[in-house]
Amino acid sequence: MSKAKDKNKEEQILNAAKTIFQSKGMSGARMQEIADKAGINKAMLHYYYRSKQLLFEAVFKNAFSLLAPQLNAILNDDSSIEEKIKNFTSNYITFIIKHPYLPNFIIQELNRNPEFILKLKEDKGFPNLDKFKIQVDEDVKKGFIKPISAEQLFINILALNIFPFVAKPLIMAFTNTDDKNYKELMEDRKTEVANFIINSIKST
Amino acid sequence: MSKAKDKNKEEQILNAAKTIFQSKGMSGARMQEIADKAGINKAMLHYYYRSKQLLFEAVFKNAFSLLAPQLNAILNDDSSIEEKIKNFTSNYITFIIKHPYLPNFIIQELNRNPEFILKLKEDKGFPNLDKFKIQVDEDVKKGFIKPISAEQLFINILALNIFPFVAKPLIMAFTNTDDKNYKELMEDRKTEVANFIINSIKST
DNA sequence: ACATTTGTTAACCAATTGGTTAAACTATAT
DNA sequence: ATATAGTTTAACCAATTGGTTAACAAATGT
Repeated sequence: MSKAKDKNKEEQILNAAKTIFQSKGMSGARMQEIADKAGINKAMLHYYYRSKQLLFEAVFKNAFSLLAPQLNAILNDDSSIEEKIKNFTSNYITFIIKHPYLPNFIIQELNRNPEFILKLKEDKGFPNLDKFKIQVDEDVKKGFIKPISAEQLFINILALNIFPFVAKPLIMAFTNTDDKNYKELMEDRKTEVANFIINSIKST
Repeated sequence: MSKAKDKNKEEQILNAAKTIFQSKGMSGARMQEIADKAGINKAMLHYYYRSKQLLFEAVFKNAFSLLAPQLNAILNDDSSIEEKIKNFTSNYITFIIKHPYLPNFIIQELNRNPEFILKLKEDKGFPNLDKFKIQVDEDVKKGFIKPISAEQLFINILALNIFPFVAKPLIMAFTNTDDKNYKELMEDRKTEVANFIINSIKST
């Protein structure tokens, strides 16, 4: 119960569940531990969310709904590619520093349960590349940027932004950095990554 | 029991355990399932590897020992930065296509158990940035490449190479690709990624 | 005031799980 | 042949786990 005031019990449970599920995963999480964290009886979990599976799905959808808008920003707004990359990189890294477990959680559980994404794709707000693709193709044709497919560019943007958080323990070990140091590295990336991408694709 | 001939029972078990642990993680894996996959009695698992934890550690170290040499190649050999990036990208993606669960497995369990990496760091072969750092700093000073820290460059290289495999289900959904299509995307990346990085850092 | 719905709890339960045991089987040495 | 050490199995066990129940308390409506 980190936050003192959760509006209602339902949200209180969801917050506790979020913490536990995100750090231990679906199979590693224990209902009793979630109940303890929420400061309630275990039976209450089942009263509000019928089963572990449903509680998990609530947490997962909630987590995903935080990420999706961030992606839509880069995919569907009307700014230039360069602006998009700059804004996204800065915004996204800021966002993830606040929710460090999020990307790893989503990636992990999606790998464990690939059919799960089908449900998400039905949602209207699910990120879609169509518009971004048109923009990239056009910019390539006009010679604004070097030839690259929208898909590969999109993958690169995601990779450079998300990976350092997903692989944090690994990278910390390789680069011999402590937590404070690592945070500085990530802060630098808010501008570094955008420059890195733009340098790579802009026409000379 | 995919492979017909495992030299000895120990390896037979390890292979089965690898498959199960890598797809379900430590907490999701069941000893019974590993035994079934290995075609042996569950008690045999405990006979050869005392506990689930020890069996898991054997699998994990084995997996990590496959990855480490790949990284050392880029960090410690004597070729130019440009060559290193080209070789690593091509080799690494080829390697991962053969072991698709590997990076996700390592990242996942390391996040779950960050102290675990301390044991690995003790090993002599653990990847180390020192030499790479000198090389990058020198190339920057000589003006061969644009200013960038070795750490950030290294993170970018890892990110661009590893992330697409870790986040496969997510990216497949966003880009609306099927498995065959996705494999083509990854094949393209064997050269695309190297070009992307080199374009970004080489001096104009 | 009383009944009914909603929220909460402790005790319980069946299934699963990692791990053990003791007996049996197999090979090797003597 | 017989003892010995290593290998394999089925049955078993205690602990854990997700989930249920039945009784109780607190609101809410009438």
